[in-house]
Amino acid sequence: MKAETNTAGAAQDDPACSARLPLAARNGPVSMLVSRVARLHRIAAGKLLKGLGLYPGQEFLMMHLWDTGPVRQSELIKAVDLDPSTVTKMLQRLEQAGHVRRRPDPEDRRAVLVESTETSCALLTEVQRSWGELEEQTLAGLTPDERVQLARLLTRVEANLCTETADCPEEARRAALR
Amino acid sequence: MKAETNTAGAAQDDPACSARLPLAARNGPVSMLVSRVARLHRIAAGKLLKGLGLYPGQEFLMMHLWDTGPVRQSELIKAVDLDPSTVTKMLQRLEQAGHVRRRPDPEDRRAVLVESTETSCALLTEVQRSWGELEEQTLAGLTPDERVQLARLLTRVEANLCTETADCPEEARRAALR
DNA sequence: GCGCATTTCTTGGCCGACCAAGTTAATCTC
DNA sequence: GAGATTAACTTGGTCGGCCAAGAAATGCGC
Repeated sequence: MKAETNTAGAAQDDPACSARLPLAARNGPVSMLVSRVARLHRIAAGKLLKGLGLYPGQEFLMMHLWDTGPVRQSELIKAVDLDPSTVTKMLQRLEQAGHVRRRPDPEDRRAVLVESTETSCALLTEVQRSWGELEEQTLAGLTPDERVQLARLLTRVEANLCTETADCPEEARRAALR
Repeated sequence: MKAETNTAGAAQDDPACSARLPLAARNGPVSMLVSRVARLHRIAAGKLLKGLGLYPGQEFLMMHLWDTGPVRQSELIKAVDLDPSTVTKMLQRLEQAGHVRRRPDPEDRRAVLVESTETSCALLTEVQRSWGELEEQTLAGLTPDERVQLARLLTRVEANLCTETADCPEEARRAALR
């Protein structure tokens, strides 16, 4: 304990190096970090997906469709938890791009049945690959242990944000108390 | 170093409980987590900021303006690392909302000087408070140690995504090798 | 049956974000 | 100094998101 006049004498109790951070964000260094990581991650995903003819965000819709087969649009909306209007427009574009087919539900004439087209099955493989690539790019240099740790912490954070948003997909309280 | 028969005999090598995850995303459980957390975090931030008359994303612009005072728009663009056109439109709206003032730079008649208005200084305080609230909401239930850990891991992830995006704000390699 | 609420989806508008192309001013080159 | 290049925005278009308001079909009460 010597020759370490400390970085800046005073309060060094913030999780991230809050140096060179906007003053207004000093109260939330991790939030700032989350925002930046979020943006970079979305950009990286977008870059990988662009080559496949998908726009960022459409992946999640397609993923659900691949998993479930034909679904009612209302189901899909609940699953991805987006605004109905958002899903409508995305589906219109995905349909025009040939990735998705829509037809009225004979059981309920207000509803719409959605399913992925056959040609989109090739996409499934590619998306899977891209998603793995993104994962590795994201976690490069982290030990398996650190990865587990990160996943654990992010799950807790997700639960926190979920409960407050009152939008918890049923796993909120489970993870919150872990 | 004993009694660690591994968490669960079989292929339990994925960081997050990949059960009940889209098949196409099995290769990237953490990426999925990042996406979800990102969205929830942005929603939470938006909710807090809406009461202040700000739209999600504008905060970062304002934060920089509050820190630096009058800046050239090009500087601002570099700082927040957004598309020039995005910044132009955001500033037009922020100006119309009275949060920002713009005037031509006498030194260089193509450039534009931007500064936060006096009335926006009230906002600074509120944003600071909101940002702190968001931080606590995000990290609720995490010990100081876990928070530091999370910040550390996120910083590494940021560096990873940064280097690959070739968009590193100069801190990439520093954090990548930590 | 009739009316009224509910569910399901669509449309229009707005904002953040991107790209591509254009305009104006400064700067570099010869 | 004239011409080409570069820098600093702006405009128009597109997409992912949201909200608000509408249209259409179903279901419920009576």
